[in-house]
Amino acid sequence: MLTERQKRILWAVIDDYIASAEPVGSRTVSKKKEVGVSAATIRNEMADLEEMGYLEQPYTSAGRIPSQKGYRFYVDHIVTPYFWQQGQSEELGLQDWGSLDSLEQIIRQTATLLSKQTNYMTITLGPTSFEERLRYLQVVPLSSRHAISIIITETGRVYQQQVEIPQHLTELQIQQIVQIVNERLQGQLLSPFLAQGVSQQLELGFDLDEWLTRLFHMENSEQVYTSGTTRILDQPEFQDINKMRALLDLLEETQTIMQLIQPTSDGIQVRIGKENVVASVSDCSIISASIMIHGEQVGTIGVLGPTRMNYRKVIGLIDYLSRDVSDKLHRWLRGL
Amino acid sequence: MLTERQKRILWAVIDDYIASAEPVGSRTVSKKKEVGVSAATIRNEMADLEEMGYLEQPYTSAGRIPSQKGYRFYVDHIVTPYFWQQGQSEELGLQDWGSLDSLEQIIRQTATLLSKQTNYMTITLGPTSFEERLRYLQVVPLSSRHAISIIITETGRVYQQQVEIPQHLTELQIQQIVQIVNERLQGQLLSPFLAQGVSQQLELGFDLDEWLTRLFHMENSEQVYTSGTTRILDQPEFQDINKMRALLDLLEETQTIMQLIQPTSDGIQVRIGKENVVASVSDCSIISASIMIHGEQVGTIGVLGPTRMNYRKVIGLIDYLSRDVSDKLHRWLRGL
DNA sequence: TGTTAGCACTCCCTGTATATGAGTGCTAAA
DNA sequence: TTTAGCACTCATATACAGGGAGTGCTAACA
Repeated sequence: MLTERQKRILWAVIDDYIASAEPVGSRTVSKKKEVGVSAATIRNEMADLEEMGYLEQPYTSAGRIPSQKGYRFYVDHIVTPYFWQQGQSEELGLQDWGSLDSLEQIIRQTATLLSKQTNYMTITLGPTSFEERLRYLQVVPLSSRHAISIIITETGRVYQQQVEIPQHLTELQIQQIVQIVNERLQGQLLSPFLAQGVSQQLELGFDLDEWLTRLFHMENSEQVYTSGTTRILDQPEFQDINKMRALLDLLEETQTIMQLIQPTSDGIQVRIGKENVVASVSDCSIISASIMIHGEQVGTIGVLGPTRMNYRKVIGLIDYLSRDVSDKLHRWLRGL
Repeated sequence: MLTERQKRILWAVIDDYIASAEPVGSRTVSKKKEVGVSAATIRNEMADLEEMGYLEQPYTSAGRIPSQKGYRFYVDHIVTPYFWQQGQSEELGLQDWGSLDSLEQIIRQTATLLSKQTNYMTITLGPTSFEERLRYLQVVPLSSRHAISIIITETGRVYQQQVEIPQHLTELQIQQIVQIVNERLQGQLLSPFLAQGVSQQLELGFDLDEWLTRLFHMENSEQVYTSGTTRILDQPEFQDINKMRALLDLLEETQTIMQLIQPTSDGIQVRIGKENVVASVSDCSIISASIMIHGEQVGTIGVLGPTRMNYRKVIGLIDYLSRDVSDKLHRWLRGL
């Protein structure tokens, strides 16, 4: 376990490194009044901290930089997230929600705000269709073999998809199916099992379950949206064109991105460096939180930046914004 | 006017510079057998070409690089675009269209192919809603004041938008409007004037024209899609992080992008360097062409790369692909 | 008159040597 | 246990020389 003084030194090193992006020397730390011992003492302590794995030295006789373990300790035991007051929305530049007209827009607006405030990259996941509830289904034939199926959910999102029409199915029968679905399944979760049983009720003589499942299974329903991509170029660690490139490549892989920012538990998730399994972000940190409505997760909002990230600010902001957005979405839904 | 020999020298310089990205010297040019004179002669000619503005010298005693005027002359009078045979689709790695299920996907697939083939960035514009024809309108109320309007076009695209419901309008009346629109306006162009006259037919006692116009005016209907963003990092001119950054920033400005690649005339458009008004692409070239169906423009496909671009290859490819895609879309629409 | 060989000159690039400075680890004294 | 002092390390900056690619000019040649 670390002594109180070691904690304070670790704290000072990390705070300084977050601000300067340069190795921190003993003299710099000794100048801060929270520590109050001489540079030589700090050198000894820093050597200990390095031995324990909380600090690293880029080369002999350079200052120290925090290791992944150091950041982890800092996040878990040292940092107190900045706390935003309820009334500070305007100060942050939050839009008047009245003018926004969909769940998606509200989430994106928040993402833009976040990236502007932090100068890191913001990633948001729109709602999964599985996590939403059916309001209205429509199937519009394009030809005798193809149709477009459209689903509107209770949150006002529209999913759309092209489907083939099974051989023996007439246009009239399709209308019947749509009618039955709209009458009986409204308000149900869009799970893969939603359509089970509808087929039998029609007594068509052939099985439609598989087709109906496809009607409701919207691919690409997970909308990944990123914002502030170029802002991250301000960070000195991304001056390296190859790192930059790896990151941009990553952005095109929707699946990976989703996996990266998806929180595995409630609350705020901080993943530091190699804790993110993907190699191209092994020196990045990702902080994310879920957006909840009625206890259900409707979206995720996350920030990606260098491990040398302003955790205090970002954790505080994400905490505040995720709750704020949940709140406002809730009110917006009731006001519809 | 340039002499035949000057043309050949300009040609050689540009071809070499396109391949090497480095200033081309007189010795290098004299080695090519198409020219066949000594280095000294070429030095004289190159000095003339520079005086006329076709070549530039980055610094005294360096080789020459083409100027914008040089590229323009090259494109207009020298280069013969590579001609792809009809049967070379497979060679290019063109997908079997059967598995693609929307106009959008077909265009995007082509964009990906283009950027893979050229190592430049590809930008496509999806169809404007104004240029499409109505197949089906639906309005789904979300509450007493809000609804979602959905338009499906003849090309199978779905546009969707949230609208407010005017005060005195009942749900029944909305259904009537939708019915009238679907009966009378099918196959019409989605122009802003589409809905004119519908209002009177209903004899509601108040004017709905403005609202109806909004129903059909889909914002963000111009889908901008980019592909191969990171590929452009292979080009030496984008090693500079600031240029890179300017380009990425540009990508987020949909309006500007549209303006940049929108062709002003039929056929293939080549815009070199400062001919693109936007500063961040003042050392890029953009080659674009429209995708036509039934004589109407349904999309645009363009390539953005350094002015030092392989014009021969790109012009040839865009020419081939834009016609090929138009063709295949046409067949695909008939087969629906 | 047009073409070419020869030559001095320019300017970039690279590698080497040197100086500077921030920071360390160790030792010994307080 | 803390601190001052000192020798040592290593990255970075600066200066400088040599090499090389390429030019412009001149004079000779066909």
